[in-house]
Amino acid sequence: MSPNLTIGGVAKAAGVNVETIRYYQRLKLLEEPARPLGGVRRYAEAAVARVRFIKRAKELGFSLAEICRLLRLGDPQSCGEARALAAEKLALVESRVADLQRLRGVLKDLIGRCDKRRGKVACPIIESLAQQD
Amino acid sequence: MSPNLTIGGVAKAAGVNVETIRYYQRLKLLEEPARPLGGVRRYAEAAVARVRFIKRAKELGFSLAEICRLLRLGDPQSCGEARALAAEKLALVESRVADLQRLRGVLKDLIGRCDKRRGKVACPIIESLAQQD
DNA sequence: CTAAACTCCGGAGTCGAGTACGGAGTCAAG
DNA sequence: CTTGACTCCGTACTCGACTCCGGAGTTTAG
Repeated sequence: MSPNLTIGGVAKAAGVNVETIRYYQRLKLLEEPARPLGGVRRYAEAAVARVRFIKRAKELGFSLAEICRLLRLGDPQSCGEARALAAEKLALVESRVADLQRLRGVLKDLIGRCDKRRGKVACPIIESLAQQD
Repeated sequence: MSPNLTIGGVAKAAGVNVETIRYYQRLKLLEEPARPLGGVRRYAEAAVARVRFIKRAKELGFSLAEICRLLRLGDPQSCGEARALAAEKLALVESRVADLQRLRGVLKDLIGRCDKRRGKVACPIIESLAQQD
């Protein structure tokens, strides 16, 4: 299974636009296979995996710039710095989880109390999130 | 403590730019107090809370458009639709938490295994996120 | 009373993340 | 060997979320 996908195949498999692939290549998030003199580039399955990774990381709130750094963790040579970066990301992810869980609690609460409140109390979501810087 | 803050005071208290406040007003995320003929608008503390709410919700990955809907949950009159929206958001938040926790596990794992891998295995982050669409 | 700091306002500019376009080349089925 | 789908490439456009600008008016410290 050597490189046999065209850019369109990769795009379809990963669920993104062809232009998005090309855009990621420009940003060096994805390497672009050499083009056989006046031919068409072929991609390996790994490209699909990489695009999917980018997609998921994006959904989790990482910017393309951050994803770029994240992807470098995969380069065997950069193991030194990798550990620190991973730790940094871990902290970020943990705080994000905590935030979301707080919001989750508030939402559940709101649903439960929805009928009770008679237009006089402020929205609990607003109250809960507005406080503490 | 009736409205006594200027737009700059609100901005500073909420930790955003003055222009951001004005921008939110244009988008109706924030109501703009009436301007006393040729004077300067004054804001209540509630405006600060609201801006902080927007800020936090944004950090949690909600777009301004979503936040706009979220904020309407606070309007006493819209309780009917509110419940459904809250439930919808809850589902979204729960799946986001699950995703982040998966990533969290992978990051922890990576940190633990960082020394072991000798440049031959692919990055576990990439492997873990690339699979299952 | 004046100068500095701030507000008001509309519109333009920026940045990130794509998406669209259009002309030229390439590939694969009939 | 043609036709239709796809690729290549650069440039331009879009959209969300701001941020900056500049001229006018307003408020406040000294």
